[in-house]
Amino acid sequence: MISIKTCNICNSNCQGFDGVSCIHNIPLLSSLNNNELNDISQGVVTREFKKGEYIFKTGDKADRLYIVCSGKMKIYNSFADGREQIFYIYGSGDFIGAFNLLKEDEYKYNGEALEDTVISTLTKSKFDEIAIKSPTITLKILEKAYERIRHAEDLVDRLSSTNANSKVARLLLKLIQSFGTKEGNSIVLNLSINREEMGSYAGISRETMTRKLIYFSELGLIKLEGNKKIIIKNMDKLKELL
Amino acid sequence: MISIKTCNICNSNCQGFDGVSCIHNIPLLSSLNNNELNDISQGVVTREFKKGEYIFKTGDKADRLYIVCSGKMKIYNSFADGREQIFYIYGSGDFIGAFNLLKEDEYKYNGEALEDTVISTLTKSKFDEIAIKSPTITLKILEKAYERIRHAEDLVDRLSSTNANSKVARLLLKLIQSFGTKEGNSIVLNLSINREEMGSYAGISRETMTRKLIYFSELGLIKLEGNKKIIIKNMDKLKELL
DNA sequence: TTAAAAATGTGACCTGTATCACTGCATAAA
DNA sequence: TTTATGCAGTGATACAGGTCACATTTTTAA
Repeated sequence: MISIKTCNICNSNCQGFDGVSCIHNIPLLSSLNNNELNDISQGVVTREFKKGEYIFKTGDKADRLYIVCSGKMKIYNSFADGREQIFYIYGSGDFIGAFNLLKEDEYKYNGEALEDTVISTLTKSKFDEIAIKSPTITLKILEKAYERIRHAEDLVDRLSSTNANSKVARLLLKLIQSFGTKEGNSIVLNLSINREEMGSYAGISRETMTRKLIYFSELGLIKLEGNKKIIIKNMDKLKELL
Repeated sequence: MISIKTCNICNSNCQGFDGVSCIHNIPLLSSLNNNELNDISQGVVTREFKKGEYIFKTGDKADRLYIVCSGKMKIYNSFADGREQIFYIYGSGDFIGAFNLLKEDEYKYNGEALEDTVISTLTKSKFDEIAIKSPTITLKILEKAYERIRHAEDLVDRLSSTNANSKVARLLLKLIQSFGTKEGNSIVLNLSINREEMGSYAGISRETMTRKLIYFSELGLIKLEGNKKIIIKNMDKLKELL
């Protein structure tokens, strides 16, 4: 289901969606002047992707830049045997495809909505052209590139851990860092991924993830509330498992 | 053993080492004008690190930028149990520590010379100051950041492979891509790492690496010549193992 | 509200690879 | 040359976690 609407916040031709993704609200582009914004907005398309819908697939030509306006998506690799390896989970403000300025490339992994997600896409050639002339944007992209390197290295840390306990502990800490919220004394994780996906983000099977989470909650490190909520009870002991 | 000499190529105060690392020869800095080069050269120290010598360690303050002039080094993480995970192998022209422009940080992993290696270091604050004003340098850094993301993602691909065969095949292809040379019809790998390090770059043990390499050579995919040379006999079949 | 589908939990089993312990080889030092 | 030291090869063994099969619970759709 594709839904393209004219933005109802600004009065320019920004191709926003329900106001959420008006390009004047995209942090990456906030330093541009009106001329540049107008120029870019010609190539902007904003739409909602339903949970489970592909945003792009491995091998797709990377000629569009994706900016997450709301919701969450995962970037992952599919194996022949059906397994998958999640690389990144992106939320509001994150963008994909801006690091290869002026370089042709294709997406190496799949992008898929984890929940109903609004995404703006812009023509990469147009974006590149403007970005390369704007030191502010270049620096912002570099800043994000650095974050992404760190993120990928974190994933390597997780995958190279000796045992499943350590992988799960590392995953939880990563998720806390990215999506954790404070509720009173404790830290709460409201997950948008299921056990299978947690496993594939940590490099273990669904079953092992289930067992380890139960084990952690028996140890009093966490408390499981339903399938989509984890309350962290003992951060220090969790860190000891690394 | 520290050896600092004045560059014998250029006549400026560039702090080069045996001429090899004269900062006028560093690709990253090639777009700077003479004023900027002179400015940066104040903070340049070039020295040789002997094989096995640490260049930096986990936790070291990242207040210097490292540029490899000649030789090879590895970036790796040490585990409590003595195992290590290699992240990157860098050679001539590669640099470390330039991605976090104007941001304080510390090195997350160890850097160690794989062979006798000449390295120039420059004061990061001075470099940042100049780099951030030079769009050409910023773009060069971004380009390298993109490579590094790809590199880290490659490593994830390797580590997330199902079985050891696939890990070894991926490692070989990676090494070919980075360091492979053509000799006649076949592609040759002159390694600067031992079996243990190959294992730690692929996410398997030394023994498994040994066994798999022998297995591959029995299959006729490769030919082992001593411990530091591998000749690729059948690239296509190697790729099939992914 | 009910039916169907998807996600999770759980026991039993199996297997690939880590680990250990040792031998042989090659390179460097004495 | 001989001796020492580190690296590589190899067989035996153990076990963590993958895989399978099915029960149970939760979510979604009808």
